[in-house]
Amino acid sequence: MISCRRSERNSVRNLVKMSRNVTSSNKEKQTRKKQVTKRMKLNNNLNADHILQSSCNGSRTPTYGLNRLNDSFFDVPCEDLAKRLLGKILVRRIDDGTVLKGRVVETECYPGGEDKASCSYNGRITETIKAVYMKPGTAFVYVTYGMYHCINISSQGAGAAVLLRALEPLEGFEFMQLERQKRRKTTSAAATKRKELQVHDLCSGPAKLCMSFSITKSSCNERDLAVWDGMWIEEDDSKEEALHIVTSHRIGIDSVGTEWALKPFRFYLLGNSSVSRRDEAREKAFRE
DNA sequence: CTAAGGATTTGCT
DNA sequence: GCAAATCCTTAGA
Repeated sequence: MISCRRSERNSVRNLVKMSRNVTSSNKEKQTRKKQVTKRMKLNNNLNADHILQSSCNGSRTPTYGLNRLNDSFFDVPCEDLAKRLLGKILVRRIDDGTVLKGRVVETECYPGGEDKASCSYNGRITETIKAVYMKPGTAFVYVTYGMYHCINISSQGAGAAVLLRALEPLEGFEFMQLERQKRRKTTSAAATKRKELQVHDLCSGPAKLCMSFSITKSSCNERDLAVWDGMWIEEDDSKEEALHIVTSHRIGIDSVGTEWALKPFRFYLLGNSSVSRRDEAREKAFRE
């Protein structure tokens, strides 16, 4: 008898629970629907020409980075920008005064338009990606896999940009090391065995370099690298030797199909240990 | 060394 | 509801 009553009570309880769940999930659905329509309205109003024009206004003289590369450096087709960025120095100035430097050693170009791997494929424009339509030299930072950031630099051409894939750290190793440790997984077994990262592992990937350089969507997206005091690109005056550039295919975009995944849109400096992924075949062909 | 699986949020179809 | 421009750890060769 008792158990019967108890089970009755439980089933009632479950029903209440369920109905609560149903109503709350309906509410959630409605809110989500509203958010989606709102977002779509915003996105529908976006226009490439307008975004470009309005992002060209408001230029000013930077206080920091007086040796920085200016507008004309960025205002070239994305394939050219991807190549000319190699060997240049990315400088980041954190608000507390910390300065980080790294030589660009690996890039990828995302021209937009026909390219299925580009977020701006087929002229798509949304609030989150509108930085790629902004003035050449604008930083486009987005969240990937729910937990990492990647940084692109807008180039000439609507929706075209260059992804920074790897840097060779030059200055600020300790800061980078700390930023990387923050994000590392903390299972107790691994934590005890944990070692300091090698310098060449600090920025050897698009999300790694964003962690090391403290680059996030909120801090860096839509910033103009030609004038912003937080980040810029400089010429590297220390090296006079010619750069050996290896051309390969882009990484992590297999799902778009072989035609676009195999395009020779990734460029890196031969023999640099900070490169995220080497292409042995292309390197061999390069030497011959 | 390579391979596999988990983490985890966002925005679109 | 699902895919995503990645990284980290663990397991096994």
